[in-house]
Amino acid sequence: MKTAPTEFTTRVIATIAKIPRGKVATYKQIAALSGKPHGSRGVAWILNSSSQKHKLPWYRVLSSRGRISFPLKSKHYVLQMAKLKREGVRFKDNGDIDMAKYQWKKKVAKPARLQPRMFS
DNA sequence: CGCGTGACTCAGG
DNA sequence: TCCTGAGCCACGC
Repeated sequence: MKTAPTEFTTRVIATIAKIPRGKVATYKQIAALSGKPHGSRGVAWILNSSSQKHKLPWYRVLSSRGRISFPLKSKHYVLQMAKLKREGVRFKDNGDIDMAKYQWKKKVAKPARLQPRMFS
């Protein structure tokens, strides 16, 4: 019997699986959405240990500054960048990604717009 | 139960 | 902008 994963781990897996194509999220963001605002290192550990097993879109998870968390010339870096580009994510010359444009924004409940009131 | 190890993050210098 | 130190979290030994 293998030990059951913690709830945090389960949530992290589920959360990452929900990141939409063409969008990205940060370790910190995943951790917060999973209930632990300071569990970014845990997220990284989980990704490293079971991203393949759960077939997760690990490449959609970036560092808080919006850049790939691998050494610039590493195999992983190149692969991750290729996968993201294939989904339409563009990289700046310095290797950063425009988070304002690509970061996944989990929907909450949108009043969206305020209608001018017609009856007072 | 403590220790070491990470695909982390933030504050300083 | 790069390097450190400290804080944080999961997991295997």
